Amino acid sequence: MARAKSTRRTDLLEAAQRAMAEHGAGVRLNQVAEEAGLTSGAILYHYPDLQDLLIDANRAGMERFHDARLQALDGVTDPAQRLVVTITSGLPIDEDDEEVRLLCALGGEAARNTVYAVLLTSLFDRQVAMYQAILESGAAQGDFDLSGDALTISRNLVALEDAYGYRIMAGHPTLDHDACAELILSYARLATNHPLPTEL
Amino acid sequence: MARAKSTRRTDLLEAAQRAMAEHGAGVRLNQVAEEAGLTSGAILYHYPDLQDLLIDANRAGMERFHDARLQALDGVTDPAQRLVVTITSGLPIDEDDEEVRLLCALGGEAARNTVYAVLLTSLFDRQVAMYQAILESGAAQGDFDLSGDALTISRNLVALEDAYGYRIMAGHPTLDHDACAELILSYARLATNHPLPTEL
DNA sequence: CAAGTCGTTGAATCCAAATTCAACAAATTT
DNA sequence: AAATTTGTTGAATTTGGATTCAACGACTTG
Repeated sequence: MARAKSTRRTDLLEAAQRAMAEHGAGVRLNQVAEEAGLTSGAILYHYPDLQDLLIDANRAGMERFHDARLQALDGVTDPAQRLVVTITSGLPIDEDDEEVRLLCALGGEAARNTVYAVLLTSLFDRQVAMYQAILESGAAQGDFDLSGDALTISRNLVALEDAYGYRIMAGHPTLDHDACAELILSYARLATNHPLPTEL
Repeated sequence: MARAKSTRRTDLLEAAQRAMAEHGAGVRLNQVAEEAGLTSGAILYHYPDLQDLLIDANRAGMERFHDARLQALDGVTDPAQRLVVTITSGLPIDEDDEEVRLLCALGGEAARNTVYAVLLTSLFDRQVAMYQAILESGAAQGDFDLSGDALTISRNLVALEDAYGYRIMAGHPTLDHDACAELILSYARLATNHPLPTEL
């Protein structure tokens, strides 16, 4: 026996996340093992089927991503500020962002793998709900004058951040984090009829 | 010797496209061979390195996708109509769309593969240019009253269709082709200040 | 502390895919 | 129609990853 057991599962999930972020959905058992600093047999002992481990790892990764965004909102009460924070927290900082790299790999796989499709669809919908709450509270407070229903706008906002996430990860020469945030904000301003200042 | 040579290269590219659409970026040589109705040796005779074949196949697939969109515009002169046609032609009809499935696989891979990243970035930019031309001609004719610069709007339009392509391919329960087109149109209407009727 | 359980390794085996290539058949050239 | 080139197969070989498992060290429990 080697490790405190409470971290063992977490270790495996994180190793699998790193391995899949680096090698894609077709990641090998040995690559996961190497990330974990173990042999393939040890991985198999905990997860007889690699697919199960990868699914759990992706679930955990999506959870972490979503939680981090909620976290970023902590203490921010002004709806306009909340909207700006949410937009920037949804984009990768640069093309080395491991968390988003994992999501990209997942997105490519989802077109052929039902489980991944369900996971990603649910993440999408949760992010939509997050925006929707912000938009509706802003509208209720009279800060936002929405151009249409909040669901439509929220879906478009999530779609934009998804797509620009891919562009950033693909290293688009001009579309970096800030440029993409500005693009999404330009839509958000139109849709909310609010200037949405980037600086407080 | 077996086939007329003019179609041989095309056969291989199409087989590789189908194989990669079905099996993802980690597609096996044998899977390509099976799609082509050949043995792996025959594939290797033409493409000693499978990667080269896959790159060519993806280039060809992107070309075809882009050409089909230009084709769809053929004969449509009204800028508003051109915009509507372009928006709907950028979305997969349903989750079985092989062309978009290939693009999704590519997108997931692009975060880890420079060659694919370059290809996809270039496709993105070309699609942006396509929208930009439509928006600017519509603005010049006085049909559109653009909310901002055409480049910004065009990038957002392409980003939206990309992201909704993934959603449709992942089988989102409510976001089908028409729903997504309507979402994108809602942004396009805002951005152009034009009602953009779906029906002529 | 003896017995048992847990987690891990490393070697052995298995399996699937890649690679190589001699042989051959179909087309082309001379 | 003979010779050559082109495209393909199928068998043999190699490679690499998955799987299995006996053995073992490290904890835990009785």
